[in-house]
Amino acid sequence: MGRGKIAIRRIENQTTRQVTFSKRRAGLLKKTHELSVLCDAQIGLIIFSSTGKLCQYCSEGLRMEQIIERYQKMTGTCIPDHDSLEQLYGELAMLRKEFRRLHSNMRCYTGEDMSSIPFGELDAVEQELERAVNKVRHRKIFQIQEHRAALGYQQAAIEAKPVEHQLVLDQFPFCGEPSSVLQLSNIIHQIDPYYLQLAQPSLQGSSV
Amino acid sequence: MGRGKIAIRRIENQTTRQVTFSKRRAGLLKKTHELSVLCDAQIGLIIFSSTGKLCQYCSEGLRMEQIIERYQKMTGTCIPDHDSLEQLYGELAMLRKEFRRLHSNMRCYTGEDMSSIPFGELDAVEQELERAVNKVRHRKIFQIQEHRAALGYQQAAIEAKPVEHQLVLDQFPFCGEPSSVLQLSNIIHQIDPYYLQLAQPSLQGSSV
DNA sequence: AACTATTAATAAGT
DNA sequence: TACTTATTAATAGTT
Repeated sequence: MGRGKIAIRRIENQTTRQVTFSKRRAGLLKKTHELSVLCDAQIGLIIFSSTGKLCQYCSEGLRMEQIIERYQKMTGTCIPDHDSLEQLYGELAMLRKEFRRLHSNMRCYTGEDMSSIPFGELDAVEQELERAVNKVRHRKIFQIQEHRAALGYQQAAIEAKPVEHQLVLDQFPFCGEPSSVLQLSNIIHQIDPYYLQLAQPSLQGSSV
Repeated sequence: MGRGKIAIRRIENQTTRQVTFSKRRAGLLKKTHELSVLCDAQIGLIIFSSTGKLCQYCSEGLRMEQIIERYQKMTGTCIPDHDSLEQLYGELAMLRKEFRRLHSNMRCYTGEDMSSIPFGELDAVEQELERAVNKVRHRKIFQIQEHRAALGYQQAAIEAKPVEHQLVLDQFPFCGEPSSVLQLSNIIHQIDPYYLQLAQPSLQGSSV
């Protein structure tokens, strides 16, 4: 159709190629639209010219995204829709933020980095840490009791009650560098020989 | 082109519509291919018939995925390819896991829940907490020094050096419940009247 | 699916 | 890029 027939191969003359592209592109868009309307078809057409310019057609009432989504669902290329992707990004951002916050808090508690604690809040942190230490001590006593009971050393349990433990422990406060601290664990070892029979500690969970 | 002209609107007769669809679809595919070859364009064409059947064309040497990817990059519609989606899911899973771990650790450190600490590891936790308390104390002294210097109380700084602070503090260990603890802050208040002039503590960051 | 009268698309020229 | 036109291609309706 034209003044002569042409072979379907790349047009070497750049000017001719660009002119032909413009004409045929218009024709293709028209034909695409006609097919879509006449036959009630959903069509997506994406054209990248040789110079990289984008041109597209999409059936009325649809966005290209919807066509692509339907295509991907049908061909099995599972790519989530925009909404669930937004959700995903949202959760990711939230987790990253919470992670940073928790991590920062953690560093305060382990004493690794306290530079982020404003002046005047150190007291509160100190009190929380003191409370935590006390809870650990109580927990220790509780665990020792439990294990003793499990091992059936009833007599030993009677001889060293938790209340007595606490009274003894209160007389051995810690202060100063860890290396020079009179360790609570040592005291317990002395008081309770059954402690030594218990399972070896694993390092899992103790590192931060 | 045909025995008569037709209006571009949906063909009501289903048989006619399907026949027309087949004919025009073939024509469209041919035209698409010709444009692609003649003008060196990259084209992706997706057609869903009214019955839901999929038909597609893609320029030679390309997969539809590549066309779609290029389209999305150009239009900014970020629907990630499969690989980056996998990465995203991977990071999400990692963050969730790390979050749980950190949170659990945090609860140990604040004494909120120590049931997850295995027997034998309480010593390690206790030591870490003790070390943290000491760091907090040192940090306090450091902050007080800094503030004093900033306020220009040179004389006061000379009278109460950090080393002296530490020596005094070492004589006031804490032990027992927080409410009955002789607070380090109280000691500092007594030693350093300039402490009172410093900014009010905010509560931000102290909650866990 | 094949046929064909008719319309539509377009290559080359301006 | 737009218009013109000779020529080819597409296709609507028919068989």
